[in-house]
Amino acid sequence: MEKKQLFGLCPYVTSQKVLTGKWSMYIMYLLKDAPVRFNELQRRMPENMTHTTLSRQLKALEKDDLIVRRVYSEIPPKVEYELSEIGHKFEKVLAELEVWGNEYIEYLKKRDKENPVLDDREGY
Amino acid sequence: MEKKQLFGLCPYVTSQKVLTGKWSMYIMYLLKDAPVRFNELQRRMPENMTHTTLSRQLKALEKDDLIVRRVYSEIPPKVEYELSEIGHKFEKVLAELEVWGNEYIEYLKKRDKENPVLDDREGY
DNA sequence: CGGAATCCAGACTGATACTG
DNA sequence: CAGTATCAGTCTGGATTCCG
Repeated sequence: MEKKQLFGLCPYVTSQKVLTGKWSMYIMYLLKDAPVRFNELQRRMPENMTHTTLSRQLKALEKDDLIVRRVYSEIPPKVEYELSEIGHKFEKVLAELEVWGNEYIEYLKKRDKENPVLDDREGY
Repeated sequence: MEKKQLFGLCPYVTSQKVLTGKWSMYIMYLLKDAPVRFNELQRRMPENMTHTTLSRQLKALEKDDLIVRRVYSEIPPKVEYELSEIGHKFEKVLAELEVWGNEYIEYLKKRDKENPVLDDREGY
């Protein structure tokens, strides 16, 4: 009881809570076609993100039931991650997000070309 | 020069950076139909979020060119916020996100009903 | 191989107070 | 009305180290 109830059942707020992790959407993108093993996932992440961080993000996504962790009892150990059912439904959002993200990147490039100077803006 | 370049031009990573702010998507949702004034925006935000926080979020969104700040030189002052052009293009993502968010909320309700006990999970 | 535990540094948040 | 400044508390990612 006494759960943190941020803003009763608003889909935007609830979604944003889930997507808080810095890499959550990218991880879901990597998992959308097939299960991926831990180390393979790490290799595909930007900047060779440390496994500590990746591990935490995966655990968070698992807690929220967006991904499923599947352990194979072998030597050496093998663990695969894949999207859950509700996680797969998120692919539609990912698709739109990819479209928009690319438009936005184009927009930023244009903006920076026209206005290359006064930039304390962040990169992309 | 020397901008922070997180992961060259990946739409997911770029998008997530923009959406970092805890309320960014909700703000964009509130602005999607028409311009809204500062105080009105604050009233519609969850939990009467402080204007300090709202101000910062708006400034961040403005810096990223997702929203436009329009100042009317009147007494008393009047400032309206609205989506920019690239901001409006984000509405498609918002639409999918709303669908998914509601599905997800339903999923969580069902999960918690079937399994009301072992919960250190967060609310929604 | 796939983690958990710990610690640190930087970012974000919010309360409070002040301004034009 | 619509902010800004400041400061404290919290949250988070990342590095390092150790474990089954």
